[in-house]
Amino acid sequence: MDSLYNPEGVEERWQQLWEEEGHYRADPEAPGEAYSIALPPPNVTGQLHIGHALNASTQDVLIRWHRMRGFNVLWQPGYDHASIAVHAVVERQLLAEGTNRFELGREAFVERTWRWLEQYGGIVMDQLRKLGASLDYSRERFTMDAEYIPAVLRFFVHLHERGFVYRDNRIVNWCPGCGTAVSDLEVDHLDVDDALTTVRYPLADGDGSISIATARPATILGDVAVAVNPDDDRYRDLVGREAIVPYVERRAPIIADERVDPAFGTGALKITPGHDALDFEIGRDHGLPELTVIGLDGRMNEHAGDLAGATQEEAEEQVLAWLRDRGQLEKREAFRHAVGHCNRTKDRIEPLITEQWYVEMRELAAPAIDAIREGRVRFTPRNQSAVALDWLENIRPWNVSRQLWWGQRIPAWYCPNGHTTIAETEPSACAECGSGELTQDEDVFDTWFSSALWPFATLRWPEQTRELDVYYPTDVLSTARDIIFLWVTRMMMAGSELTGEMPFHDVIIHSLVLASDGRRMSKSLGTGIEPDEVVAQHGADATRYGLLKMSSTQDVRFSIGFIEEGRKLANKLWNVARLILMNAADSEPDVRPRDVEERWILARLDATRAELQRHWDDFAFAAGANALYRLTFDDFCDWYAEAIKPRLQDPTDTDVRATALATLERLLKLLHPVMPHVTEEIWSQLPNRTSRLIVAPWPEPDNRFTADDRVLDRVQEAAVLFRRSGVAVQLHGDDRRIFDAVVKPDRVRADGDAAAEIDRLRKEIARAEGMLGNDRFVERAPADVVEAEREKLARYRRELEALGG
RNA sequence: GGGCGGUUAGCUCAGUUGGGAGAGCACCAGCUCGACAAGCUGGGGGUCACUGGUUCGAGCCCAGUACCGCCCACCA
Repeated sequence: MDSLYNPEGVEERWQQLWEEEGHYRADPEAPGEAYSIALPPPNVTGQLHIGHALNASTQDVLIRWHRMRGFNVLWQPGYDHASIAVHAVVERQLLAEGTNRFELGREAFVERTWRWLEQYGGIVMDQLRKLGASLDYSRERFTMDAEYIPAVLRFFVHLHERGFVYRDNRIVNWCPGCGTAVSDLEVDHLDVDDALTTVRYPLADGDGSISIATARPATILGDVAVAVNPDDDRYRDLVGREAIVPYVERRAPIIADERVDPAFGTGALKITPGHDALDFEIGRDHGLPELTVIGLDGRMNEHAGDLAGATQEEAEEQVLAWLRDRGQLEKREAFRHAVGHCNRTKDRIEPLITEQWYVEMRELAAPAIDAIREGRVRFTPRNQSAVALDWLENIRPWNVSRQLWWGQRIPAWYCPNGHTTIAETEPSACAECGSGELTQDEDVFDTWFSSALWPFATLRWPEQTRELDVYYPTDVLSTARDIIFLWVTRMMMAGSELTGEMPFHDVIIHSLVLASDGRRMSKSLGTGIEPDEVVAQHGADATRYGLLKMSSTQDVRFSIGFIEEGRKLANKLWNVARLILMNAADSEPDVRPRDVEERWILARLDATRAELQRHWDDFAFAAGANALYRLTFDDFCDWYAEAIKPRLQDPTDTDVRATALATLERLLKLLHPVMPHVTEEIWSQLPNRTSRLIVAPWPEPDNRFTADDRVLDRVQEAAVLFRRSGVAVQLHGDDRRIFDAVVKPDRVRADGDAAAEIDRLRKEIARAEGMLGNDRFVERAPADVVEAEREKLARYRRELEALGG
């Protein structure tokens, strides 16, 4: 064994062995209570980023811990087909080749996408392997698998049968870059520096005018009304009259609607239902025409008269010139406002009216709301449940159609008579008129429509498989904040609707890892940290440990210090194992403590086992990792190993070696869920191994050695030492310090410090006397607190007396 | 416009029913004897953002302020 632990080679070897030997594999027929987690499926085109790595590390702790405890474990891996992201990649390639998907045609495009994915997609699972994630890779699923798609179609047909599905011409967020509509959740509102133009609209009866402010003068061509707030006295007389829309010189009614903010601009709003979401709503409510003047290509369309075919910039120029010529352009000023951008391509969203498939969500949301309220689905941290609830309670219809080709094609067929047939398999004739001339809807489903089924569709639902029986519902869902609405709540709704059960009972929302300067990690900013590189440099165990320590807060800046701490821990463990194995390789592990240090470490191992149990149950991963660090460094290495070192070299002392091996075994077991590789490597070098550590049983509670015994021992011995040496010892501190004071003689204070110690004790006594002398404290504080204070006071007095103070 | 989170040592962060301010890194001093210099021992360093309140007692609970960050929302 080298003196420096080098994870290179070691980790890869164990990853291969674990997988080959089948330890990752889930068997529904295996004994034990089921414990399952579905890994949030990464994009098939994606790379592992630091958030994935953190999320995988926490899940793997739970998975490995439960595996050791004898649960029948499934950690389900797989990929999401990520319609828009894949389109972006493949279409960029086509563009580079001087073509596009429309020239290529649908079939060829899909075929090409599959080929591209075979070559370049699906690398995240290998990256997870390198992290030591013990997923059942043999069960990898893909939302575009032939076995997965039927679940998606069933979902849609089911929703249709329930009456939740409808098709409507509504205003949508059109992403010109993607060539499709996207949902509200896929739109980021970013501040943009624009101009705000104030335009005078003459009244139709020639008597005066009304002025409006707009950020998009080109859309004036689509105006169908002018709206004011009903409580706005300035315009009350104008309501019901008509204004003349500039440029097109069309008459448009002046209407009243409370959604108009009188404080903004002139207090009057031009209504353009075709190109603004608010205007669309107001237009619908007032029965206004939905005139469209901009096409899907972003240019002015045939309704734009002489501007048809112009770009929006050109159209804006023309409109502004027209207004200026007639003196109707009152003002043009700098204006900063939030504008929707596609969160995928960063293109400016174009609100357009298109025909889309919608799902009415209110009835679906109800069971999810109840489940959260009643605690059947718990969020960690707790406050995240309020965020989910708020969204569910204000849920809006979900646009599930995307004008893309890569994805599950919507199972709706149209006949020439205008009927629609929705079915899981292609119908031979129209359900209404029997026509055989059917054409399928061109659109595919929103990616999240299929991933909403992930926890059970991966188990082959709607088939009634053994896996579904055993592993569903899953236990835990762990993910980042940003997809609570996109994914988590939708899984709850879909799961409840289709299976009658919530798909999980615990939702862990882990921290968002920021760059070290506090900015978001991003490739374009150059602030990203690649987990692969961290693993290559520091090892998977160190990376896992570091990520766990970063997992506890809402946001955390990436700090390599945590990883280095993990590396230190792995190295320390390696070396203390080396010390023990050097001397005890031929011994049998057995618990035969003779010294107080040995009872101490056995008590500490047991206490930490209990502590870890609590932390892992509470999903307090950082606290668990920290407890392991303290146990390994402070307790096991710095005290226990130091204490037994002389005895280890005594060939007649077989007890110390047997105990050392036994305690090392327990330490390795406790550490394994966090640092699987280095622990398995050491485990394999212990004498007489019959099984792998990955499936070794988690330690049982061992009450033979309690902290109380040990503390008593320590205090007594410290007192003896003090009387003998005549110097002060630090007895006031916690158990650890007491132990310290005795085991490490050089930590005992020198004579010269006795005065300082007396000072300190006097202060402590004064504090305790002050508290105990306060009647209100004695009456109102909890009895155990008062009692503890009394004991402290008595102890301080004894110590002071011993010092002659 | 709503909602959530943060502010603790030079840096990154812990601090779980309110009762002695902590860790890692960095820094200083010593050890540098066969597990580990990627080590060991010791040490310096903090008005726990600010103001007020509750309490015998507040980093922790309440109210407010400032700054930072995130989410949601139909500001043209």
